[in-house]
Amino acid sequence: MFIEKHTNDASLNLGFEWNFEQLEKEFPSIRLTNLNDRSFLYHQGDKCSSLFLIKGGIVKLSHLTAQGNELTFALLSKGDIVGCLDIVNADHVMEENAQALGKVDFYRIECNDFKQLITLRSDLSWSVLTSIYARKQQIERKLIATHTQPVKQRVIKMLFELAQLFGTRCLHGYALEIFLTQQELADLVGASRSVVSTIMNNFRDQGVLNYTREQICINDPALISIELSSES
Amino acid sequence: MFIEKHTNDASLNLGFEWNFEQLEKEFPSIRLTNLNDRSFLYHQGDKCSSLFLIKGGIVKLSHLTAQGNELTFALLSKGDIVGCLDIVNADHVMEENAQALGKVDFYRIECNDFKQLITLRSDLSWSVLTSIYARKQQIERKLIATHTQPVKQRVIKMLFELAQLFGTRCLHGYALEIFLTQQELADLVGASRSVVSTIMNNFRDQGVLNYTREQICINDPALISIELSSES
DNA sequence: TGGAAGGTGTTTTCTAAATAACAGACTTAA
DNA sequence: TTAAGTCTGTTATTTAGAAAACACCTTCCA
Repeated sequence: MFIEKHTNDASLNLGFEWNFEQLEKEFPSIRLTNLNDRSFLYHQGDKCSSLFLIKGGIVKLSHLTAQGNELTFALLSKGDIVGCLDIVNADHVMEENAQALGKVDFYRIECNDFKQLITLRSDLSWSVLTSIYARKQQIERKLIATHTQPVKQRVIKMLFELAQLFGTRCLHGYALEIFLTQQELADLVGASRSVVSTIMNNFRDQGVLNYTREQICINDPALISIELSSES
Repeated sequence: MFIEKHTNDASLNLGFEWNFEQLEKEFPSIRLTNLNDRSFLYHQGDKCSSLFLIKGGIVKLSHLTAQGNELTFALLSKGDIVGCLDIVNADHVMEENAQALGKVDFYRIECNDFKQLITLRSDLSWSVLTSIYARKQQIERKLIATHTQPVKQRVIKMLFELAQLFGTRCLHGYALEIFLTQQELADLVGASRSVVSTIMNNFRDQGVLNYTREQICINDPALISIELSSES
């Protein structure tokens, strides 16, 4: 209930569930594949003409800058689409990395075929459209956040988002079912590792969260009170 | 030719042109409307269930932050879509302003009707999808830019983009056919007005551009040489 | 069993750019 | 024709956070 307050993203996508079984029947050419933790669906710089529909697991979408910093756009999950939507240019160069966090199942579809699929199944086209649109909105919010909020608040926000996506109830609140190094958390909020580290330690000292190198555990009521106080 | 080098956005959208005449015939319920300079299609905070298809002119999409700063996401033009894509929630609150820069012609369509349209005309659905996707990519690039490039370079980049969108050849290079105050330019690159002002003056001193309060005029070969030197 | 490699915690230094503040220029409309 | 409002140019001050640099602690292997 507390968490719901922060459920502002991807809301358009709610209510739609891909029917994977039906999809497999209707389009047997579409092959199900899977990858292990930290494997890449594709790398930045790769030429790629495929599109990937996530069936299960988490995919990190990130960009490596010339200066060697990584910037994470989004963590995608079931029903999301990544890859190439360009049917015009045959060797389209990817601008970002798509990496599995944990095990990931996905369908790989040639972009052309996907266009066919969309055209045939106009019911799908609308949900794909709204899903992409929701992601556009989410990145716009991220852009706003980096321009208006200090790192500390962005970290809080991100923790809520993560709790929502991967949280399971534990004694204190939510435990994140995902491995994230501090570096990855920093990439996710667009900040340097060292400041994120000290911020996390402050939070720990204040008792709003606890973590080991394997897991983060959030005491959400306490975190909310922090958020509210730092908003003013 | 020089300019083409910087044509990295909306490339997916190229090659598709809306056939507005046909659209009007097929869907007579869709009404053509127009607005004058600086009028709003909708305001941030408005409840809105319509979607707007731009027939001509330029629409600025921007967000006003709590601190009172404006941040511009994009300048949209012919064929672009703005507004609400949420058919689930009847009173969807807009997160941004959509404002006409100069005269704008557009079609206003109820979101539900648009869904129908997309479903009926599956050829359209693909181009709408790629157009939205291209915008997502563009904002991702913007996010990267704010994290990696100093204001000066972002200004250069923006000038090129503007030249591409609104430039007409003049004796020195490109003249922008658009009124933009320094504040608006600053909003576009996500920086404060004062630094943009001094940067623009530096450029003027170096002879790479000239401007009055009405118009900006870019000497593109000179600007490119600046860009290259500041990249290193 | 020891050392390499990867992750963490902390501090110190440094800088880009926000903020603030003001003066001049131009535009408008009373 | 003055006053008010808007835009521009510039400078001085302040600050968030990047960068760099370490020491420490795990884990994982040869």
